[in-house]
Amino acid sequence: MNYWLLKSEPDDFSISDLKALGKTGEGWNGVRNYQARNFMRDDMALGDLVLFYHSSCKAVGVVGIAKVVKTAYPDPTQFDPNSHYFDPKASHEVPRWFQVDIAFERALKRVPLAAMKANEKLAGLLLIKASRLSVMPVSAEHFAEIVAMSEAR
DNA sequence: GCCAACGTTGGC
DNA sequence: GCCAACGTTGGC
Repeated sequence: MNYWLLKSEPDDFSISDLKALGKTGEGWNGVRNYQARNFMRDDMALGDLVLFYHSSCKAVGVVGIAKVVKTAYPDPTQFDPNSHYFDPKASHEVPRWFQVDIAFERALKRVPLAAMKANEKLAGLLLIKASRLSVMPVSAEHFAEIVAMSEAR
């Protein structure tokens, strides 16, 4: 079992939106960063747990837990000329971008970014170290610590 | 809305 | 293959 953190702008797609989709979940399309893609394509497995993070908003932080319900497959938006995520260099034969499906697992009391930054047990967390990455692995220890922080709030 | 950080692109 | 220019992310 691996643990992950995914960022989403709540104005665009929030934890409530994910909850509303139920067990089917959502295809995590639109990732256009190679490091993030590689994590999804090569390392994400069925049942992996995901910290759901709200970025670029007033209340940034971890707000829930999701689960990987489908492993990597080509992101269809790369083939759609009308999509914001269209990539003319991608083809069906050689897709460039991949996505997984995730589904709502449970909500958490929000753990703010500032609290995570202040927690020395979370030193080395990629969210802090590699702040521009939108899909990243989280160690089991860090995952448990963030959930504990939520429950202590 | 500003700006720092940093990934990507393209000329050479 | 280097690196400057550029575009994007994302916190504040």
